[in-house]
Amino acid sequence: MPNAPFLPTLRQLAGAYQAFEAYSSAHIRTLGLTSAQFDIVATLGNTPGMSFRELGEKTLITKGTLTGVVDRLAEKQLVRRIASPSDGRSQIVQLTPEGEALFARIFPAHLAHMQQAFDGLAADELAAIGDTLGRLREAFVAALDVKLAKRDLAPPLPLAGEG
Amino acid sequence: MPNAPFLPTLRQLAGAYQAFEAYSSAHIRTLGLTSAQFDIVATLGNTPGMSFRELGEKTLITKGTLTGVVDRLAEKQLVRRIASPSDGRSQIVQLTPEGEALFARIFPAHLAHMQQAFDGLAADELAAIGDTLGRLREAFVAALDVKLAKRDLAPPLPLAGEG
DNA sequence: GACATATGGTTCTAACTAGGACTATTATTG
DNA sequence: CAATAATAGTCCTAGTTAGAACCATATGTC
Repeated sequence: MPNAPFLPTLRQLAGAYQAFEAYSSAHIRTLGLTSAQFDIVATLGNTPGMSFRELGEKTLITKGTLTGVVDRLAEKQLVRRIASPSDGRSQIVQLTPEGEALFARIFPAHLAHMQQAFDGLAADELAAIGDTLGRLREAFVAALDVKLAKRDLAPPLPLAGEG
Repeated sequence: MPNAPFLPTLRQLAGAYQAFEAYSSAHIRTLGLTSAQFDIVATLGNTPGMSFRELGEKTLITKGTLTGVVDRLAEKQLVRRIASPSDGRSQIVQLTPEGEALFARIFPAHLAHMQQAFDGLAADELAAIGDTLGRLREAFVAALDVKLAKRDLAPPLPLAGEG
């Protein structure tokens, strides 16, 4: 009946994401962190630290949210902020020794946990799924860009891609 | 380096979902609703109403969250609660006339908005994506079931599937 | 019918979430 | 070098989110 053939696809997308989140976060909670906090620790692991901007890009957490998540991790002494030597506006977030120890302990454990969910999926299937999701994402990004360009009456620098 | 070939796939999943949410919710906000509220209104549209339980299952919103979302929609006079005639514990949520009018106005508009994101994707590709996502979701659900069964030392009725 | 157990919603808490206003700093432009 | 615009984070607000404790009602068992 619905002349919107994409609706089932969207439902599947939401369902798959929810199932992933449920499976992943149930484990992360037993480790004493939230999903967002784990995401930050995992991203900072084995790095010298990075700015809020970069951290936000990698974790898909927006800056307003990021401030709070980093605050809570700092309270737990897992990360610290240091001033950027090159940019007076910027802060570098990095793991403390405690944070690194935690990372070393829980990151492999969580990978092992996640691996179990993928045991039933073949490698080529995995690649196909990733490919598929990439196209889906690009469709949304492209559509959003069109909207923003129309709204601002000036496209977001279509000549200079950013990454 | 990472001996975890599923990590890129997970990143794609999160990225695709985020891009969808960003594209969808930016439009919904211009209509005066949040994503969760729109989800409820869209689910109740063209129905006589349904219980919290059913509404939660369809929208993937857990009951604790649902109470608050429905509260806010009720404040806006878009939905109402009525007692279930058959179950004294249960409440039926249904659209008010204002809610139905809103649904009639914004649901087609939002479908049209979403359709634009899918203009670049062929029908068979759409189906393939849905298929793929379905398998992914099932992998997580199955893995979570295994965990829960192990934890409780009693499987959740493996003989009687629930759907 | 009493009792144990399950289910439907609400409430509470802690946290995440996006968006927008705001401040400080940097880059850009004349 | 002064004025302007852009960027990095913070703060604020309203809302979503999950989970757990809780209450009322149903259901199953004896």
